[in-house]
Amino acid sequence: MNLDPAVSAEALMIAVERMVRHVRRSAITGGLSMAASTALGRLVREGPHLLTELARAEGASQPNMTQLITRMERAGLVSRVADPHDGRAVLVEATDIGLEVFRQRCAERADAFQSLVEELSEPEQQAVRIALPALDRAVQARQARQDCS
Amino acid sequence: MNLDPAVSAEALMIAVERMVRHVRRSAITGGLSMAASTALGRLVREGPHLLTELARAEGASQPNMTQLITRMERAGLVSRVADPHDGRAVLVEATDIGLEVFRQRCAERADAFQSLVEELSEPEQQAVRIALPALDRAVQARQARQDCS
DNA sequence: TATTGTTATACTCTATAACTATA
DNA sequence: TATAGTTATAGAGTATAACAATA
Repeated sequence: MNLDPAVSAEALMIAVERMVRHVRRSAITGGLSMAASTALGRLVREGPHLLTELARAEGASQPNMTQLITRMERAGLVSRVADPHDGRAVLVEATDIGLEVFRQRCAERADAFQSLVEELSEPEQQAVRIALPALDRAVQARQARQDCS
Repeated sequence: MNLDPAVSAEALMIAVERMVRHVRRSAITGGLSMAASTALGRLVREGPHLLTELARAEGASQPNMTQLITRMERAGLVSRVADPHDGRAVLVEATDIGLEVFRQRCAERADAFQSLVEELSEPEQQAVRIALPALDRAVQARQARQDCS
């Protein structure tokens, strides 16, 4: 096995990107783009957001989010609700249809990933369960540090 | 640790997607989009392609690739060369500038990933080196089966 | 004056349909 | 006729700048 860090880092990233791409292509319900998919997921998991909050959380500009939400509203996935506490503000929330689409896509992605994992040996599966959460923790720690600096 | 497969598959995918997103944002040289970045990477790694071949390999339509290559040519990253064997065909190849941009971006991505991995414990790092190539092998085996069916 | 959101504008990315040129 | 590529057209996704309404 090649353990040279500088060489293997790029190879490992290419490997994991191919895997993510494969799984993403398996979630087809609703024909959502990545932008719509991640915004919908956030609204379902975290509840209604101000448009501004959602834009910041998704790393997008406010006009971008205005337009994305307009398209998603047209598709019936989300709805705009006036904020009772602030006349300027708009709360965005997932509709019942949006929730159902999200759940379906979650299931499709989980199936695709699970189906890959099941082809691995038991030690490899164990490595997956250790490696992926560990990398995610490192990413989140990194982002928490950036927010404070 | 939660080892229930159905529940953890989605959580593991979210984890790995966050990681990929983080690393992708670390590669900034040239200001390339994902489409341009992956096409350039293919041209550098695999050599010149017919426009049609490149479109198929990247999972894009021919007109899409025509336009992407036009933009990349304008940016100096690739060049169109007439195919000596077929008057209809156009060979696309990376320029010296494209090669240099690709190398720079590879280094940036590898640094970002390596920097994450270094925050992990040694057993976690070992799990990464086992898990990621194993998942990639499963993806490639899956795609090879699809090509034959 | 600062904040929330939209509109205007422009560029990239993507697709399908129609077209040109060559095999 | 089939293949390689482009052009035409349209819609999604993105950004910045300018604007409206509210706090």
